[in-house]
Amino acid sequence: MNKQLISPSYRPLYEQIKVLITQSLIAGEWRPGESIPSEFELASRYKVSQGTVRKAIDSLSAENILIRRQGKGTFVATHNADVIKLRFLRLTSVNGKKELLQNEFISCVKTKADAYIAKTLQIKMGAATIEVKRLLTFSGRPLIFDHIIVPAAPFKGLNGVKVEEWNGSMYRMYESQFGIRMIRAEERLKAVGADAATASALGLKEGYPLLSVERVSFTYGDKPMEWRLGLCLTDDHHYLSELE
Amino acid sequence: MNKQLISPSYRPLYEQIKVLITQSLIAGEWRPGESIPSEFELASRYKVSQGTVRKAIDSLSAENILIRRQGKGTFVATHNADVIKLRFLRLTSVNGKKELLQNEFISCVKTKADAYIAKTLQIKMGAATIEVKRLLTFSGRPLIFDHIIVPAAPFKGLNGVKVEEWNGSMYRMYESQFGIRMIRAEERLKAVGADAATASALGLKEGYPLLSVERVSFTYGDKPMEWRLGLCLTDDHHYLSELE
DNA sequence: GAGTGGTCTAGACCACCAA
DNA sequence: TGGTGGTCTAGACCACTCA
Repeated sequence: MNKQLISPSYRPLYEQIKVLITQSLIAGEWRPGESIPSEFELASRYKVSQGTVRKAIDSLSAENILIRRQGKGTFVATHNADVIKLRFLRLTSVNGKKELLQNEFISCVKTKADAYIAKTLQIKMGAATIEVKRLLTFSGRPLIFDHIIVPAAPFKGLNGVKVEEWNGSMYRMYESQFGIRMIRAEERLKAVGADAATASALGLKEGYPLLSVERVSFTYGDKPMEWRLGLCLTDDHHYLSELE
Repeated sequence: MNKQLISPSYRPLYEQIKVLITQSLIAGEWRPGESIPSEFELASRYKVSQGTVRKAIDSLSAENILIRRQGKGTFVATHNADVIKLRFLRLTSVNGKKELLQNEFISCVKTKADAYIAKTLQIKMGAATIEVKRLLTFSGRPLIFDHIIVPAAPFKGLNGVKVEEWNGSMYRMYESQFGIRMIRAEERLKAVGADAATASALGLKEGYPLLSVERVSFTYGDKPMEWRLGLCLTDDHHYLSELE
């Protein structure tokens, strides 16, 4: 039986199921950390075979949006459960030691999007944004100076949130306080010399080589929701990238 | 029917098929760029269903070891076919312009593995190695100073090869001249200040911030076969990393 | 033991490609 | 038109988890 609607562009059934599941995730029908219905339940809901649902879930699971656990169920991915490592943090100690990560909040102000931020976050130029600056400390040593910009609208009330309480993970906080889940990010790396402000924040001389990490994070539907520039001291740390 | 041999550790059939296919790749039964037999042919060869072969190929395809082309067949991945971009090169121009990449060969000498290289390449300390240094030029501007070390044994005769002829791609050359295919790599990134030799090669002042990219490349069976340190000028370029 | 995801099969049909 | 990979189904059985 062909369940395909007549349409000029062919789309596999399992991709359509994937979209339906994603929509339920956006709508908040299943919350982060919770389990979604079993494959057979979803199959009967969408009137397809279990194998087709399976393929849709496989794909979402490969994108780290869902997590499968044999014998238990399929769960909505969350930044909360990552006990040991922050999901998007690729910076690790050269000697592999475990480290205590701390967050020193510097400022949080309302601003307006300039041309670049507007384009990057797909908002209007001049739209309200919130800018956060903070210092990340690894085992007592300040290593990353972060500059974060998010659109103000979906993050109303961010000013009042105590970022410290979230153990340095903005994503955990976004998820819990605003229901916004980041599922993907792009990072662009360069080597730069420390500017005056960063140098003093990290206790370095101006011009000292730093790893500049520009990150754009995306929520469901590939919508950009956060811009971030991290300047990292990499004398005893490195950024790990796996190529396939 | 259960085709599983009685054994303490359970391994899915499709993983065993994957190993068999990989062994044929190592043995050179199918060469890079060539097509492998159809799913049904492999299924009958290994006495499993087409779906099981399919799952094994899916997995190899996800690892970029095989390439599927609907209507044509499944092909052995190669570094030769990547016309536009080098498979492991993540460095691109900030403005997105296409660039002409050139390779300036500096030196190629026989050396012996020190403790670190021995450990990294899983060879004995003091074992013969070959060290290559070269300069990579983007649109006429020297941007990367590469230091490459490979074990001498599998690369016998590398000294005589004219690296220039391979358009800057060592991997293309390894594949064609030595039958060694890199399928995966790990990169560790830092920001460093240019040392004297690198500064003069790239036309910079000493201490100028450079992106240090340390790469270990692996061939089949996760065997490390090349160590590489690239020092990159990233004023007009960035390294792209996608996080999921 | 009941329920979940994971594997494996067999067969039907579809989309794409080349001759 | 025939061959290839791609999708979809239905059903059987296995491995894991938890009560």
